[in-house]
Amino acid sequence: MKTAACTVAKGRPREFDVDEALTAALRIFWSKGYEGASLTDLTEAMGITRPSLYAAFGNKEALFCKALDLYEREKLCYIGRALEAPTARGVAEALLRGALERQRDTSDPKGCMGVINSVACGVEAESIREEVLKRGESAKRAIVARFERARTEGDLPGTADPEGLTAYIIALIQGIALQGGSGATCADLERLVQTSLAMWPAR
Amino acid sequence: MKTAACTVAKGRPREFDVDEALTAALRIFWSKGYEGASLTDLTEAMGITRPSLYAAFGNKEALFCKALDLYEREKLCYIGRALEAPTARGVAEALLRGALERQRDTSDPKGCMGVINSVACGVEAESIREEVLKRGESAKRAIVARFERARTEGDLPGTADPEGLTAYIIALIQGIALQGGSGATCADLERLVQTSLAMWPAR
DNA sequence: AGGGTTATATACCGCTCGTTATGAAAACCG
DNA sequence: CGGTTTTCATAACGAGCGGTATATAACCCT
Repeated sequence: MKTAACTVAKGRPREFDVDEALTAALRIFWSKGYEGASLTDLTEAMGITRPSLYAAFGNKEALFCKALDLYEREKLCYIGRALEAPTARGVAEALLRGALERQRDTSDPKGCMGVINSVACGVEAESIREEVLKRGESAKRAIVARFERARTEGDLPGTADPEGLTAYIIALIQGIALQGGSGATCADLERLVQTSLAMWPAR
Repeated sequence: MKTAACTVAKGRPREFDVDEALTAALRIFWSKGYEGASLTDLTEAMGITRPSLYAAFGNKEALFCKALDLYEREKLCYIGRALEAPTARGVAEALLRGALERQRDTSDPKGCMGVINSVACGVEAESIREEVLKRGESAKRAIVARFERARTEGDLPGTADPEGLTAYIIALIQGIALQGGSGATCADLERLVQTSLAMWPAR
């Protein structure tokens, strides 16, 4: 039972910053996917050696999960904020614009960490896939709940289908990430968002 | 310069059917992706040995491209048919329903061959990625042209943005494939299509 | 100063990858 | 039948993979 930065460590202090290393690892996983990121790629980007990586993070899979935590915390926070919008349309607009901004950020890799790693690759990555899908599922439930609330508030018509609307908006977000990672320009993505918003009724 | 099945071959005849083997290879690439599909996976599914594979198809990359041809020819033909629908809305509906049917077919792998292989993995697969993206781009241009025609025909308002509409409908198709490959049920996907169609104006 | 503990650097492990060299087997020709 | 050509089966190649054994270096405590 140890608390962070409680006392000075006993042995030789580590020569790298764990958070910086994790940020570097995230960039690699983000741009290459779990299986495409080799330990050589990771250690080179993190500036540490293999034993240091294993001592600090466990193994490749544990490192990926910690990087995924960081990704959700720093890059997907727009989702939580979007759900606070007053209307269902506001939620949808905030989600789409948030996804667009993510692709516009030129300092980050293109595409979406979750989308990249949710497609099946080797069997070894099955647990990774499940981990990614699990998190996506929880995000989906949050959006469904928000749209259900909108319906009870009369913000959405009683005939609206919260599950369908959620799958629809998630499909658009996935499309933004996929096309953003496939060479689409910012102008292309803006047109996509613009068109999507024009479709949503009751402006 | 040889024509297919013109004369009897000279040497020892091959003991497997090339088309059947290619179909089996397609299933493997489809469900595991290019990098996730090992030669062991492929040869086992195709029922042939490694040298036979290399003699008949060249190498792994050439085999993938031939499998991709087969995929487009047999599984993506709904796109070409959809473009023949009389109205823009009919085109959109045919595209969405076609994508839905693809995910409903339980005898085929889930997800979309193109989507799976358009996300970056290792560096070795860069040429594969480009090949897949190239084909997606040509499909996109065909849809754009169809929507532009619809606008000149007065079927779409003059304010409509064919590029934006195309990116929008492709995003939805990608979302259908992605969610279909991530455990969504058929009912889920039907709701997604239903919601998407409800959004498209001028029913 | 000296023992205990932890991080570092180097080198290596077994395994799987895509690809190919090798030789035997099966068809045709003459 | 021998000669030619093509395919088949076995086994191996070098390279890269994720993960680790070993030994050295740097810190704390007494």
